[in-house]
Amino acid sequence: MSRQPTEPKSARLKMADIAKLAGVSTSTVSRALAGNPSIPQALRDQISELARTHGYVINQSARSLRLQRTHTIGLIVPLGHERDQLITDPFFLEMIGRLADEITGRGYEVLLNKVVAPRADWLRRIVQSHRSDGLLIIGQSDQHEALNALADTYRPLVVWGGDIAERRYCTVGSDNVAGARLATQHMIAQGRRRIAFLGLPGAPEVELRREGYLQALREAGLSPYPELSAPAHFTIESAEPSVRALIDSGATFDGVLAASDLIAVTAINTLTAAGRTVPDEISVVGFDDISLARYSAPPLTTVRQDLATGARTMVDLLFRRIEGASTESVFMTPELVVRGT
Amino acid sequence: MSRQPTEPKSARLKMADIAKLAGVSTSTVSRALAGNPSIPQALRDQISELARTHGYVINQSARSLRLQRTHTIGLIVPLGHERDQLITDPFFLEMIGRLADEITGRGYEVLLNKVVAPRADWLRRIVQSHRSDGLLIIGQSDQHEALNALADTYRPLVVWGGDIAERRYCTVGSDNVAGARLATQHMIAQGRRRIAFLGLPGAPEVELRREGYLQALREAGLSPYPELSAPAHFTIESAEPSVRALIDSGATFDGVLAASDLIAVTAINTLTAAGRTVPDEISVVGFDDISLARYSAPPLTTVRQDLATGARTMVDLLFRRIEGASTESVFMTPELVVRGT
DNA sequence: AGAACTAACGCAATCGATTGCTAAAAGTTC
DNA sequence: GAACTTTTAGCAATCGATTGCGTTAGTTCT
Repeated sequence: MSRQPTEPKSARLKMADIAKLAGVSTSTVSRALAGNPSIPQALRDQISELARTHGYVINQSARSLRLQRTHTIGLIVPLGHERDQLITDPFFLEMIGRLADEITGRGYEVLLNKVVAPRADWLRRIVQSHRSDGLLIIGQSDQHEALNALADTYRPLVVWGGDIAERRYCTVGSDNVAGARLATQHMIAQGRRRIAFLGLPGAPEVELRREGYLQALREAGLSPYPELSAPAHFTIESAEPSVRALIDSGATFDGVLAASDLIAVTAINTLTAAGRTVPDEISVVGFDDISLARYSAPPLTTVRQDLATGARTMVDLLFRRIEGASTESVFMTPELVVRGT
Repeated sequence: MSRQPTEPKSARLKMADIAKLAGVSTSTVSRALAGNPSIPQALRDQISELARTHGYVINQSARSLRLQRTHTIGLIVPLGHERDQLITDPFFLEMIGRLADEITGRGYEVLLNKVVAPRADWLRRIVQSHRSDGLLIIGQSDQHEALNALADTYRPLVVWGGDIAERRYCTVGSDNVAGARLATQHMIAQGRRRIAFLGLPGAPEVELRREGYLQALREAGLSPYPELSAPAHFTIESAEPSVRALIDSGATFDGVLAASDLIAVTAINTLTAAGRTVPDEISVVGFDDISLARYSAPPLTTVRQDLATGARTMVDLLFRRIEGASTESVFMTPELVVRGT
């Protein structure tokens, strides 16, 4: 049968070992460690003490198998829309940090899962592997349909993203349309007339921000300029060529709405390097309000998303869903932070 | 015995179900899915296809229990030295992102574990819970002794941190002393004479950077100024009061070495708000070279740590240790990036 | 044809913890 | 002291996958 697997010297302690030491059965140890009142307090204390001094901790694989619960939340970053393999956008990183804080704060573990170029059944595979009790998805990427399909049969799922049509999964996010509209209106109010939009279509949130941008133009009686649109990715490296291409196209513009702060900062740098001045000649507004925005030169005007609240809300909703409740999606109203651009 | 646990309708598929469908035993299904050549190719394909169409995926809890392997790496962020509960420093976040990329790139899962105000036995508990096959610790925090104790009996462990005395665990990091020395020498070469150090003692990396700073002063024949030292934390919120206190103390200084970029940027802002000019009056140098450094105003001069290489090295070493090999620690030579401060 | 092999696959034990049922021990009541 | 209740704790099944050993059927050789 099975051979001695690993652990050469330092014996793996199991519950049976503690049971033997305490002179009771494993049932009793299990109940004692779980604080079950059918074991007298004195015995419970004695067993707990024994476990502590011997450094015994319950084996989580065995526990998860038996209980069909893992005490773990899966944190998933789908990168279907990005060629780049790395998690580099500070917004995503900060989101991961905050969600991890919220989850560990509730005593759960975090299983971090980056998914690049997903296969059709990737979500189901994650669910079926039974490694987590619930899933948080950071960004819809281009996986809207996969999420819809999953949501029909899998309840404990909350997605950070935009409010797009035909959405059947529970979502938390900002009102992207309103945010972009706000930003665009601000530039128009400053007298800008030819405003470019930087962002790679594909991710719903970018599409929605573009939608808000177009709305604001329309409301101001301005017609959108198809040539003033650059497919900037969400990484510094890939955004720069797009901005440069826009400059080189010879198109004239006096404002830029970027789909993210990272793109905005890249735009500022590229524009400045090309001899344009920000904000005198060209005004730039970002989206997210990552910490970088406050420190860029000049400080970036941007649309603020409240990540702290967003993360807390996501985790709240997820735990309610794990308990079987139904939950409504939540979209927060973003806020324009006017700084120097 | 055990009641119907969860899953009301959508049946949990198990290997036995696939076995029944295929008209074979679970042994055969297990071997087929594992690609075991003792099962004929045709049958293997047929079983795999059956599993795919029915959306069957191996239950990882059961697999881990049986194999005594979890196919998971634990990523641990100890926050013993910070009052703050949140993972906010961009350096840590970027480190998490890069490590996660490296680990998932090798087909392993990432279990993210933030540990605040650790109890004495926290590390052993994590190990004994058998949730991961190896541990990566991001930063020594104030847990040097705990790490030493663990390393004596637990092999698959790699720590990001500084090269401190009596260290028995495998470590990857920068030569913090050399980095800080370089930065300080640079400021001295620029004619700065009264250079302050900002950083909270407690974390070894900060101590080492302070050591390098003192070395450079000594080498230049300058005596250190005890009053020019502020215990800045690693978050924006807590670093600012320290800087302000330094300013308010009335001490004169013409240079600042910060223990991290976040502290440096905070210092610049606080100094500027107090009417001092950077770098004319006061020169500021940071440590880490996070992306923010490049975009701050003015762009931050800083000591660059190569995170990409660091993360890759850590994961490489860890996997070698998991396979039973012994490994040497690695300390990279940091590089001074001269920008505008 | 019979012996000697090999290929294919099933049996059943195992990983470690949980828990419904039940039995023994202890305590109450009349 | 009998009958009954309550307390305490063990038995054994269970979660789902893996794998050493053994069995059956099929080949090859003498």
